[in-house]
Amino acid sequence: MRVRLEDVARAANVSPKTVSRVLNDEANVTDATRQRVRAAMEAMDYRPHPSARSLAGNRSFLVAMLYDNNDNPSSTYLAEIQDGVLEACDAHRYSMMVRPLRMRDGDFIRRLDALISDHHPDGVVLTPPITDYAPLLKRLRERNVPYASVSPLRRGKTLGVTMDEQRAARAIVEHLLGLGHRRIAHVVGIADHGASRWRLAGYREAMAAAGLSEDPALVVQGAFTFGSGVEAARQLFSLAERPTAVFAANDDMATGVMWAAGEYGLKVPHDLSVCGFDDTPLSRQLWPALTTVQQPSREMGKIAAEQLLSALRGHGTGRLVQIPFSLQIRGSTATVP
Amino acid sequence: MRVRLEDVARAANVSPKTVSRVLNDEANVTDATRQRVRAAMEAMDYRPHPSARSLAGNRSFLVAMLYDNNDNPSSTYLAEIQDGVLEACDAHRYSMMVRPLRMRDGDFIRRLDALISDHHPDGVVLTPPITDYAPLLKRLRERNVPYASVSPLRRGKTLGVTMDEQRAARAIVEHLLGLGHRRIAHVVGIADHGASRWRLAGYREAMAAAGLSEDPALVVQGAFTFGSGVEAARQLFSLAERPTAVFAANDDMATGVMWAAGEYGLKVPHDLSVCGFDDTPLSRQLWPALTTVQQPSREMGKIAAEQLLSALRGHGTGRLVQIPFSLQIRGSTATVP
DNA sequence: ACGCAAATTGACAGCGCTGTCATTCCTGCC
DNA sequence: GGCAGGAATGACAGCGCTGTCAATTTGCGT
Repeated sequence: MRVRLEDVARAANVSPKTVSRVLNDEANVTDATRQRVRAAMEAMDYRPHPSARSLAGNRSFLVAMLYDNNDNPSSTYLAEIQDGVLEACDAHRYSMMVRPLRMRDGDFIRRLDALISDHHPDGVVLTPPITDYAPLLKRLRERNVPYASVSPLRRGKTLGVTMDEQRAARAIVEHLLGLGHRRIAHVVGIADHGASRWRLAGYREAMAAAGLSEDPALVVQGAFTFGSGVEAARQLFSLAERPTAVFAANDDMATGVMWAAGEYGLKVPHDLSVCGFDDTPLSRQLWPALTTVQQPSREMGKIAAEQLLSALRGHGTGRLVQIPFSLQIRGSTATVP
Repeated sequence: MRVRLEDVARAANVSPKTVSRVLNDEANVTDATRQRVRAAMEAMDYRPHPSARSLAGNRSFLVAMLYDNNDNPSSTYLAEIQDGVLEACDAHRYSMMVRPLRMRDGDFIRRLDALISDHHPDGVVLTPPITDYAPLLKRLRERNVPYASVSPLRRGKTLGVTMDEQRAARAIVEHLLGLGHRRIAHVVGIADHGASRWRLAGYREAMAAAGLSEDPALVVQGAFTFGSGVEAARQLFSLAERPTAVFAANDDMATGVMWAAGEYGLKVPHDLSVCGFDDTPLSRQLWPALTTVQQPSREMGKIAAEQLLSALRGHGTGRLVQIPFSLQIRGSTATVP
């Protein structure tokens, strides 16, 4: 039969309430007692019953991860974040549930309400691009559900994690400038994603700092997909004056650019330098391997969840952590032809 | 305040137990009563408290989806299955949790035990490649946890869903044969995955049926990744007598083959026909678009979960559903040069 | 109309834990 | 040494639901 808290209490010769206190790391238990109880738990391999805890304590020990699988910034990215969030939840003995929620659907808020009413998550983790969807944030606040975000657009007092994407984008464009490139194109991501804005801003900043005025023909709209990268590149390669380097706002599009380069008989990096953003596994598998910005998605998911949890447990309050990026200079970029 | 079952009971003028019966679709409630209770639930927007149900009823309304994120058959694939499983769980008002579990790790079983003891899932959904890991299945049976599998290797009395991958592979190779190809190469997936075996078997079957004896040089090992496709293709293209068509065991590797074709100056499909398997989003974005086999992963996840749930609820017992495949003939295959 | 079995409904305890508040045990200090 | 005041511990009810079993109603044959 199942070992219950009461059994542990009897074994440790204390009241059930004291075992509960130890279980929940509450104050006012002497070290000696705490040790004794811990030992008993250990010895009996005690596992608290989550439903009982949740029913009695009016908390669910549940974190929900929300994502938009429609405007999907690549399933690899989400899968990595999910792994990170899960790792953090596990470590704190919370459980996690995932929740696709389509921002464009009319019943977004209704579904959110259903999630909250049905499962009572203690908190939620928001992933791009729904980190800044105002009606969502409003409802979460109204219903008093704490949240943490991965790469939120607005950096107010939100909890979560960010990377300085603009500075990273600037750095990678400066890398291209350093190789002598001047006609550097940029393939932009989906318009209203923060990622697209920051990366574009970083591109512009670097170009301006180098004293280059922006050529609108060199800034092409993409949609974060391989296919959109191919199309953007075809557009660029048809230009009278072709770029010598392309900075795509993510690796998938950069891969598309490299693909299109093949179609046009352009050798990368000899005739064309290409770089991306994200450092997806794909980027290392290409040949030549892609110069890109490493974005540690898994780590970011983990940190966001940790900030949320630390806010939930009242240990400190959680904050917006900024994590460093690193440039991955690989074979796809070289000096200007 | 929260609406409880008791409140509904009062509104419908019945006992709480009767409301409970309606909630759980139990027998022995007159239609009139059932209607009345349903109406009251609806009117009050009643949401049963999962923890209370679970505590009193000794079931968790929880399905765990297990996957191996180490030997990962592409995150897109898993993400789609996950979406399907989630959809089915939602429809039946079950909740779902995801659980990465590394088959190669020594503490696989320990982690599985922890999952079961900590969360008491009512059932689990197994995804490749851990659908046939014997110690796992053994432990699940020992601990009396029902499971359903997506594409299990062994088709005994397992619940779940499969596709006739061998026949699909055979069909796609026959498509190539029909185009006049005779030197058809195959890039194999990770050795012990069922998917690799079936697709290889289908390839062999088709070749044999066409009266072609196997040329070992045309069967190259890959690992389901883009990069492994590139390498396999390079190997094939260096052959004295090159293949005129390549069937890769999945789309990622097929994309790698197309990439390598570019390196070798081979135009697809004019100089080389390429086809894959899975019909990932990528396959439609390529140019030319990839001829492949449509594998409806999302649907498969959904069906597997439905079989599990129907077994759990005793409505029928659940079975191993075989779903049809369909060939997606697109631009990457053409008549032999 | 009456009796009986089957169908329907309800009363009540209790799932395993935590919140509240009462009780006991310390400490330090006059 | 005695006492105030805080720290540690415990008693007990109850979170919202379902299992068990008893009570009531219904349908049906005579």
